[in-house]
Amino acid sequence: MPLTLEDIAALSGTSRSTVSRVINGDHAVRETTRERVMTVLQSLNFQPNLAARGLAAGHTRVLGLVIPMGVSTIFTDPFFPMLIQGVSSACNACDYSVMLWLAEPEFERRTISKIFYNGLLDGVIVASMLTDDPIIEALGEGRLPFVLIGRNPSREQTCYVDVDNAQSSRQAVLHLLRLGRRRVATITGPQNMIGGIDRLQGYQTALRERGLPILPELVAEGDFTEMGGYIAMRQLLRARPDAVFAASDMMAIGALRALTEAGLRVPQDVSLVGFDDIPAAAHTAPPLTTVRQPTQRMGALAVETLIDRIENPTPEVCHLVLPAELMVRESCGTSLGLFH
Amino acid sequence: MPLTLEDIAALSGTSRSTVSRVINGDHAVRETTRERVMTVLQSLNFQPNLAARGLAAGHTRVLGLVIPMGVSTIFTDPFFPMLIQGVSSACNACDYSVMLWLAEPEFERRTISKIFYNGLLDGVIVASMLTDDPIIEALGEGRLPFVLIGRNPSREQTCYVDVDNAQSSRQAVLHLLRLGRRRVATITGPQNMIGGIDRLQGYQTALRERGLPILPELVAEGDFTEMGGYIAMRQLLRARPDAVFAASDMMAIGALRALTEAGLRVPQDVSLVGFDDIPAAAHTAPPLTTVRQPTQRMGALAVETLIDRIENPTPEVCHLVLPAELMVRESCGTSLGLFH
DNA sequence: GGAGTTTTTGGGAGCGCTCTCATACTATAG
DNA sequence: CTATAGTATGAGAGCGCTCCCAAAAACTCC
Repeated sequence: MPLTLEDIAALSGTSRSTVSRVINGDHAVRETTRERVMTVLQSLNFQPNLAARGLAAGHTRVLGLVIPMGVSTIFTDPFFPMLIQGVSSACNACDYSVMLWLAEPEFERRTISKIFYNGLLDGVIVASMLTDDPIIEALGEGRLPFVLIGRNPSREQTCYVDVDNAQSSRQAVLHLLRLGRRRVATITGPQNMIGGIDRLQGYQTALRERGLPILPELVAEGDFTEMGGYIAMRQLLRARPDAVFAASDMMAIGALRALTEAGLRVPQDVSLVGFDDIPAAAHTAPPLTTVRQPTQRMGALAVETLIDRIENPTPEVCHLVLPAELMVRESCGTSLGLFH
Repeated sequence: MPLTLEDIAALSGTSRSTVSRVINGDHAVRETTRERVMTVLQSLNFQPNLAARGLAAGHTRVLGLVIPMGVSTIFTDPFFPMLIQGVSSACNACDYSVMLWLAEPEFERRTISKIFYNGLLDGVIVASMLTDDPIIEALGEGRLPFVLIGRNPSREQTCYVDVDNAQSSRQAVLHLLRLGRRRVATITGPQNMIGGIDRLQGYQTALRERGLPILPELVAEGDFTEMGGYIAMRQLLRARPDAVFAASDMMAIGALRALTEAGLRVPQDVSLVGFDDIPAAAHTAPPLTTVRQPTQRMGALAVETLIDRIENPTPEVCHLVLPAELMVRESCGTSLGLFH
């Protein structure tokens, strides 16, 4: 039988209340008593029952992490694993636990509220990348603190943590333009995903800034997978681009395959830039220039923000946007390489 | 304020007990009463408090999934995401929830028991791939039902679900031998991971069966990453193998890169077989022959096994070993291609 | 139509904890 | 050495639920 506070109390010659105080670090306990209780606690490796504690205290120190399934990239790129990693470590560090929910697309309201309002969670982090996610709706109605990973255009009055997709995409494309490329194509992400939209927007901004037209034949939509990138690239080939900005590394890898098959050399004939900086990006031939997202950091930041909101409730919304960094490798070439 | 059973009881003109019966599907409730309660329940979208339920009932319908961090492959190959997926869907289907723990290597006993014995979990699934994982130790001492993903040689008297690594590796190597290859090399996984050990063993068995010697210069250890595969392959090159069995697709991809760089053609000069069937395996050049693991299935099976043990406690240990399937693609060539 | 049987219902106890409040004990000052 | 403030401790209630048992209601059947 698991031990209870009462057992510890009996063993240390004190009361349930005192043991509870010791466990929770209440300082209204005489030093000698505390030590006596501590000894028993440690020798028996006592763990308070979280269900009971949650019930009595009204909070559980458990956070929910909701990840929408049905986003095809879940298994192909390391974004979600990294995110989970970041969230999990940050929780460990703050003495919280994580409850993971992979939200299958067919979940309806009922299931969603079951997740949120079962009293086991103090707050939720939702990694929703879809513009129209029913989960976000359900969340808005509730009274549970939450933080989004990835901004949601339809709910700007909501807390979120995001990477500056538009800005860093713009930088990536500007880099290509600075190298002298003029027919810069892009392989976008799905346009029902915020990341996909924002990265395309960054591409457009960069071209517009330099007074270049946005040609429809230089824009193809991918789905963040290698295969999607390959297909999109084959389509773009007809427009004879001299550079390609792919909205994800997996798509860039697919594009690279299509380019190689078409007998084009990267970077001599076509410059290529990806997005994400997945581990494989450094090992493609040639190594891929890409935008490094602080994915783990984003997860950790979401946790910190959420915990802060749980412990200090405030109606203020907060938006944290992290910068991303361009990792210049060989796939985009150098202006030297181009002109000499 | 969240609703309670008592609220629902008042609203439907009945008692707490009856509402509880309705929620839990106890059939000792008159049909008309049930309907009355159901209406209220649904119109208010009532969710029973799981902490309270757990406390009262002594179980929570929450399973823990423990994944050891510090295994470098967590982020590079889709094994863990797939596993999480399988576990999560199976839990959803059985009306259980998953609590995810990424166990950081520096976790000590104290943290571990905090995970296990906090009363929030009805059982745990541990995806421990390491031969000497302290978590397994801690688990053995406790009274919490658990199932391992991946057998553990040091604790055979423990429930586990695993894929038949040895057998399927043997099949893969036999396939290479059947194609007429005679200098079959292998890039193994880390030898402190069970999968790494078993796959090497399968390789050895196949060679031995065909009366071939196991040459040390044809065996190189990798770490399941692309880079590891690349390095191992460069080392193996000196021994002039005519085929390579890599213990993971990521390593096979690295090997492919090394082979290509060395001017060797796959499959004409060297046949290549991987393990895992990650999505990218179908899109390498040439497409990779590989062993497809039923990873999701394994996760689901672990859940089913665990739930069964929770609901019908038994001291019997059970070992479920799933077969894997060889996906023959072009990287291994055909005997026709070799002889004509 | 009443005894016996079965089905349905409500109330009480209690899961293990936290929190509040009253009490007991200790220290300081008058 | 008592009054006063402060500190330490224990008892009680209660969080929202399940489980058990007894009471009530609804059926049987002679």
